[in-house]
Amino acid sequence: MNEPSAEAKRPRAPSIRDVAKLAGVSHQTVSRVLNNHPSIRDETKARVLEVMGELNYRPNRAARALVTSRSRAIGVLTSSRSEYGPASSIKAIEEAALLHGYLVVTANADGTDRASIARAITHLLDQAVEGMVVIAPQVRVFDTLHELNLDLPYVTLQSTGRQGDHSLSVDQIEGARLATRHLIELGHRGIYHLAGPQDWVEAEARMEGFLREMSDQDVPTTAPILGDWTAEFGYYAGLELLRVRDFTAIFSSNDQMALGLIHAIRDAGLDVPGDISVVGFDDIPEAAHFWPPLTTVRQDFAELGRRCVALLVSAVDDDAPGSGPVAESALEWPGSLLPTLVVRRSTGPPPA
Amino acid sequence: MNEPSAEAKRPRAPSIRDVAKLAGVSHQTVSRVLNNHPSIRDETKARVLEVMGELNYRPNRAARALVTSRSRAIGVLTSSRSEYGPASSIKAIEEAALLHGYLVVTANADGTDRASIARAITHLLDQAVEGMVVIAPQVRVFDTLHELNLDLPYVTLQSTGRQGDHSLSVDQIEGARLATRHLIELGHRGIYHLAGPQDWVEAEARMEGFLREMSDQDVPTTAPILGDWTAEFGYYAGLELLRVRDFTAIFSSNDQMALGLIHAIRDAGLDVPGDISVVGFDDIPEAAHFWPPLTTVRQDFAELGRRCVALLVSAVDDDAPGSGPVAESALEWPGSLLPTLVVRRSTGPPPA
DNA sequence: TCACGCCGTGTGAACGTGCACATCAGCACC
DNA sequence: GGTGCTGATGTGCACGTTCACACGGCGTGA
Repeated sequence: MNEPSAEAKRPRAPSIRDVAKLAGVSHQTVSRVLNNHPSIRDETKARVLEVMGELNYRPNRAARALVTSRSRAIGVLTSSRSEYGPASSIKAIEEAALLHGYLVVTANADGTDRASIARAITHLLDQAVEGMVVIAPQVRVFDTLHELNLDLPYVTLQSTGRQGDHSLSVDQIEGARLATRHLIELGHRGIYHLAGPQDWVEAEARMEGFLREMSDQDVPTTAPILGDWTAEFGYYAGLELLRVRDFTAIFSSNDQMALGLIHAIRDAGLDVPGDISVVGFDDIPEAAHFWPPLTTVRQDFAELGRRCVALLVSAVDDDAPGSGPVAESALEWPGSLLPTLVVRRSTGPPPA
Repeated sequence: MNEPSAEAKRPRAPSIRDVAKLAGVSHQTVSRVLNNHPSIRDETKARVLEVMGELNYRPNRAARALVTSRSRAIGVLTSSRSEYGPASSIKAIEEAALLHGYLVVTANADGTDRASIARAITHLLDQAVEGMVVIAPQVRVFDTLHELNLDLPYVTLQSTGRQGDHSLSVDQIEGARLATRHLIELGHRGIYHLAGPQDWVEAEARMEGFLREMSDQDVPTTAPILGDWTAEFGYYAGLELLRVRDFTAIFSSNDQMALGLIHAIRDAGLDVPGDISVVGFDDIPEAAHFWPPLTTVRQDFAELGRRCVALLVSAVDDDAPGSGPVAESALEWPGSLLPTLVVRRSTGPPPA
């Protein structure tokens, strides 16, 4: 009744050999066309290309990776990737990587614990990534990275300030100084700093910038408050701070916390910037429409991502595959980008 | 003087055969341990495992993919991925995929043009993804997807309202109705809707929800304004709208535009919600700290991402690999999640 | 005219893994 | 005590690609 039906199996995709047969050449010739080898007659090449189109042929990445032992994948080690900054960088990284012919694999290391970080790294290693971009900015991530001392080039998106680590970053210290100087120049003397979590590299750098600028300008410093980046925290920190009103300005380590601060200040019946000035950091797209529009420090996340990829790819593509942090010396641009201060309406002179 | 140095080549990573040799078994036994095949003596297994640890062996994904012709990768087709909603979903998707043993590859299709969309899809196809999650919510993406009619299961993160498309989504229409009803119940009659770009699936659904609720409640409707999701646009749209003050409430299709609207309303010397009420959509983390805290519609992006992956994986893992939109009938949960209205302080009764 | 080199192409063997099949020992069953 | 089944393991090949090498033809210089 029913025929043997030997076609039950899912058909495999056309291979280089199928193309070869149909084009009347050897599989090797097809391979050469694929990698556009110089010595191939145009005529042959055209024919092969045509057959490829006909068969809807796609090179099999796995097979290629197997024989060349090159995965053409780079890993991104990240945390808090749904936030504006990291998200922008990741997007730029992927686009740049694609342009260079690389694939991006990301791994989350949100957990503060070493195990979760190690797990994320393992995931990347399992994908045989050829290099890594580290966006996860917690100090602990770098510790773990060092411990594992893996045989892999990597670039970090923020300066760790550590010898041997390789970073390309927006100069956070300079950004914080810019913000602080702005407040001092407006006449403020009682200035608080609402910092990010202590174990974040950026938070630390911004705090350092704040402290340095204050001391350079001989303004007495108060101890920074350690926050968690959220607007929620900014709000409660603000409420707490306002119980003793010994300040006229606050420099917040990011825009979200600044938003919470402003919220708290207004809840206390005070005005921004009439009574208290607030400066943020990052310049998220919403910052211009906060009430009042937020004075903040802008950094170019996307550009950073692009440069990271360029740097990493140049290291990986080199035939001498060194491991560990990537040396940037060969490249023409400086290791860090300069942030800019965007003055809007959340800052003004202190009340008389 | 110098020895021949036959070791110039980069050494290859240890293979299944290296492990086998050292453990005194055949490579096949090692393979079985890897795929934990039932009939292996515990003793043998332990020995193999130990040797693996010693050699720091990692299975070669490329080789496995080659022989099984399974890439264990799923693609995410996305646009505007640095925004809060998509970013949250992507993060959840990656985590869920990892849990199921899948790798995530993302591709951006920001361009409105068909070419850029096709390019993104091609990129995913080149990676031999076994299925796709579509987050890129433009109508055109779905058109292109249909045109290509590729042999690949996919799930969409938003209801396209189209027969045959497969979606798992937050019920946008219901969310919009919730927001609109809230305003009507407060007593508003002059209500505007600031919509998203017309070619976005969600924007369309929210608009429809708004219109339906208005008509169901017999409130005369004004034509929605078409925006672009940005706070910037909300601001200018607000300024424009305020030149004729024939309304007391606005329902914005997302939180960012609502922020811009509030900014404009305040610039015009009016109060929110005293003079005009504003409702947003999404409940981004900052919304609770806007001034005033924003009444908005919350949707669970992460849960959506997780469910998409579960759905897709169940389709892909099935031995009968159907193509095209994934049928969800086998699963226990409903196709859409319900959004909730979060009432804060940007809405109130209309001025007397 | 012969040796040599270069261009265009073909041949066969890897790469690391899984699959189909074979093998062998041990045990139960009649 | 043979037969058949099951558990634990081994053998060889296939997957799609690149690499090393080989080969014929043609041009060139001595």
